[in-house]
Amino acid sequence: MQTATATASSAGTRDRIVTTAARLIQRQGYVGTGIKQIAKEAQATLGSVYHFFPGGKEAVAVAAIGHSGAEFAAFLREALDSAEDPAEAVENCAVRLAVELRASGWIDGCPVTAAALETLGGETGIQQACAEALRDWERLVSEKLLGAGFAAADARELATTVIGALEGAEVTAQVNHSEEPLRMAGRQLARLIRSYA
Amino acid sequence: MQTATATASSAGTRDRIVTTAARLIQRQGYVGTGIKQIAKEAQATLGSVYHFFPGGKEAVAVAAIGHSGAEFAAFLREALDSAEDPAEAVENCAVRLAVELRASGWIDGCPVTAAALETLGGETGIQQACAEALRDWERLVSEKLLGAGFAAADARELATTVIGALEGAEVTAQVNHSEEPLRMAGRQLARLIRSYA
DNA sequence: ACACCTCTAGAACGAACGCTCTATCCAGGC
DNA sequence: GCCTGGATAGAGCGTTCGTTCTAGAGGTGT
Repeated sequence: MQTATATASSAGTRDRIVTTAARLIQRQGYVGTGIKQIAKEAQATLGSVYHFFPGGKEAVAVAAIGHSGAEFAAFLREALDSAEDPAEAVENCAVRLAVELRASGWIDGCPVTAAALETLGGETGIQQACAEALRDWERLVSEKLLGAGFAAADARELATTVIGALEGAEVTAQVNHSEEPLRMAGRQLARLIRSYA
Repeated sequence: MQTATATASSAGTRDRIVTTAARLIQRQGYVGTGIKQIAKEAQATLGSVYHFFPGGKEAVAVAAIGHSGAEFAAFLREALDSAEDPAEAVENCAVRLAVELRASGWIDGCPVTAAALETLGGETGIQQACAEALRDWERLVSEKLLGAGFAAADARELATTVIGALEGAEVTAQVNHSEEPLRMAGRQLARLIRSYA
């Protein structure tokens, strides 16, 4: 265990490293983000980074992806609570994503997709962290549908489709610098969900 | 212009560089793929690569993404022709993607997504090549829908949604080492398309 | 006062990066 | 025969990569 001050100071530095790494990986990918860049922008030194993460770059990335995953889960939870009707809630979610994406200058996309795609060959730790994040998000959508009376099988299949479609639409929106792909996906997903009523 | 033999020999090497780069970028991303690795695996030398692509790494990548985009367009065209009904055709497309993905050991995913996400900050040439590829694919789906009597606005919105959903589902399938996300997306997209009938 | 431990600090290492450069090879034109 | 220019070949440039290492700062327990 640690004393109060030690906890505060170390958690501070560690936290800065994780959040900075999360933002950089989201924007530049895993390979494109260097350990030294993370340390510099987090206002930490290389020594500190390797002190908190003896596993090196991959360990930092795993923690960062976990952080991003939880952050997006919170966003998703709130967006899904914005409406009683799951179809409307999903569409709201897409619209909010579109607005946030534009506000970031089209660079803050899905926090796990880039890292996942780059590391498919090896780096199983990172891939596992990405898989867990995706599962979490699907679970949130699935629970929303179950709460609205959907059958279990339908909810599961719809949830996977919704998360996948939002991911793909976000990439399309980023590449085209346009909110439209996300807004379209939102509308169509809402229509799909309503088709079960 | 070039003589017949010169064309054959130079196109051979140039072609090998492009196809090799396309495969490597698809699997490792743009940043994760080195010029020397491309040259080595294409059985070319560094001199040849810079001879054919004075623009360096980015120029090679733009050509590679163009190649991958056209290749996937051909795949898409054929898959969409597998059934008269557009809903059935899209579902077939998802299933074929799932089968091919498994066969590749889950590593040969969407050929442009990874490169697009890594280079969102700069490298506008690469981003443009990705945007063009996506537009091409959407156009193919849209034309299939128009041929089945869909309204222009519906066809456009559905096409964007279909391509986006397939992309996202493919990433999910890769991360989870499972065909299910793609098969689910195929079923749901078919249902969505049929809801317009 | 002293030892101890967490955390910070950054120099240094070998490897790999993208790219430039010179040298060589070889077919076609004169 | 010689010259020209496309194509091949790879050594070497400066830089950055991830990682390791030693040194010291600052606080706590005895």
